Amino acid sequence: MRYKPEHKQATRDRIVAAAGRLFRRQGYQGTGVDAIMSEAGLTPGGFYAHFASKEALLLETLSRCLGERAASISQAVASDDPFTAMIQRYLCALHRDDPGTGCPLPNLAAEISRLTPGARGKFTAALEHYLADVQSLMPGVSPSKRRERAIATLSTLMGAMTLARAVSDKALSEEIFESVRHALLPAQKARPMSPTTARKKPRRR
Amino acid sequence: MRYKPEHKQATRDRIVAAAGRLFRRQGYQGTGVDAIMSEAGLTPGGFYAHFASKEALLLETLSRCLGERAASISQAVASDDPFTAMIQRYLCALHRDDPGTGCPLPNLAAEISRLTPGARGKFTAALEHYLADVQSLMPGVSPSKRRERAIATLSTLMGAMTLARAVSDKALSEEIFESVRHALLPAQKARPMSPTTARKKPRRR
DNA sequence: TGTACATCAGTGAACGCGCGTTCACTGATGTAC
DNA sequence: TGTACATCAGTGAACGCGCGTTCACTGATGTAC
Repeated sequence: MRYKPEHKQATRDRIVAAAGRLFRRQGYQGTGVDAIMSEAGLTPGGFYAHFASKEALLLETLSRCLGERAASISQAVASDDPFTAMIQRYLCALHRDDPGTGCPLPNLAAEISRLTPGARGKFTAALEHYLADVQSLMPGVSPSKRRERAIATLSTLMGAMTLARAVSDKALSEEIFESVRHALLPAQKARPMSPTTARKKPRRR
Repeated sequence: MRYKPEHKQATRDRIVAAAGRLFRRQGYQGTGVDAIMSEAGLTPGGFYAHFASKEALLLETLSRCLGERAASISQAVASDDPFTAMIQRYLCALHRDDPGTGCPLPNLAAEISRLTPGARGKFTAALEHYLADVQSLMPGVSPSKRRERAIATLSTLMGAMTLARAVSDKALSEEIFESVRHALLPAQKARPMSPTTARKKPRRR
C-alpha cells in the first residue's frame, strides 16, 4: 500500500464538503459533477472511484448536512432560550444570502420528492435524526406534543426561507421573516437580531 | 389573414396549461421544452413563435397558476369557515399526490430563487396577488395582522407540503399534515377530512 | 359560387453545448530488498 | 541507507444523450377576384 489509509477518505470528505456547498446553492440538477470536483480541487474523472453516482453523493451530502445542523442545534440547548435562539438564527439575512452553508431543506427538498422511493428513504432517515434534535429543544410537556411542534416549526421555517429567497424585494423578504417570528414566538421575543447582536454572537460552524 | 385571431391564442393557452402540469410535477429544470410541446399535442419547433424563452414561459405559467389559486380561494370565502377549509384542502393526500394541479410553490419556489432579479420580480408580483387573496379570508381584526398571518400560514403550508412529498414514509407524511393542522387550527377543527367528506365536497377546478 | 393565392401557425431536422459516466493512462507513494 | 518496484488515487479525453434554440419548409386557412 503506498498511500496512507486516511488519504482517500480525506479526498472523499473534500468532495462531500464541496457538494454540500454547491447543491445547497444551486440545487441538485443545477450542479454538475464537473463543478463539484473542480470545487474540491480535483478533475472530473476521479469521481466514480469515490461514489457510485451523482445521486449517491447527494444522499451522503444530505445526511451530513442534516447531521451537522442537528449537532449545532444540540449544542444550542446550552443557551437559556434555545427555541428562540434557533428561530432567530434560521430566519436571518445571513442564512438567506448564504445558502451554501445552513439548512439544506429549502433548496433541495423539492428535488428529493422526485427521486426514487429508496433514495427518499435515506433522506427520511436523516430527516428523522434532525427532527429528533429539534424536538429536544422544543418547549412543551409531552414528547408527542414536542414532536408535533418540531415538525410544524421546521415546516414553517423552511417554507419561509424558500419564499424569502424567491422574492426579489428585500422588504418583502424581511416581512416574511418578521411575520413568521410573530407566528412562532411570543411577542416580546420576536424582535429581529440587530446587526450588532449578530456580530457579538457569530454563527458557529 | 387566414386564421381566426383566437386560433393562436388558444394554442398558446394549451402550451401554458401543459407547462403548468409538467413544471409543477417535475420542476423547471426537470421539464424540457420538447416535453411541454408534446404534452400540448405539438412539435417542439413551434415553441418560439409563442414565447421568447423557456424562462418566459415559466413566469407566465406561475402567474397563471397563482392567479387560478387566488381565484379559487376568493370563491371559498363563501364557505362558513374559509380559513379552515383552505387549510384542510391544502394539507391533503390528493394535493400531495397530484402536484400537477394545485399550489406551484412547493415544487418551484426553490428554483425561482436561482433566476435573475427581473424574473423573480415578476414572480413576486404574482405572489403578492395571491397573498392579498389569502389575506382576505384570514380571521383577525387589523389588515396588517391578517397579512402577517397570511404570510406565515402560506410559508407553513408550502413547507409542510414540500416535506410531505419528500419523505418516503406515508405515515410520516400524514403526521406532518396532522402536526401542521394542530399548529394552525383550533383543536376541534384540526380533524383531517375523512374520505367520505372529501367525496361529498370535491375539489373545484 | 368557385378558384387562385398570400399568409403564417406549426413541422421536423439540425445546431452547439453541457451533462453523467467510462476508461486507458500517469505518476506519487510506501514497501521490499 | 538507497533503489527498484507494485499499487492505486487521480488525470484528462472521450462516449452517447438530451437540452434550449434556430430555421428552411409545408400546408391549412380566409380572402380577393
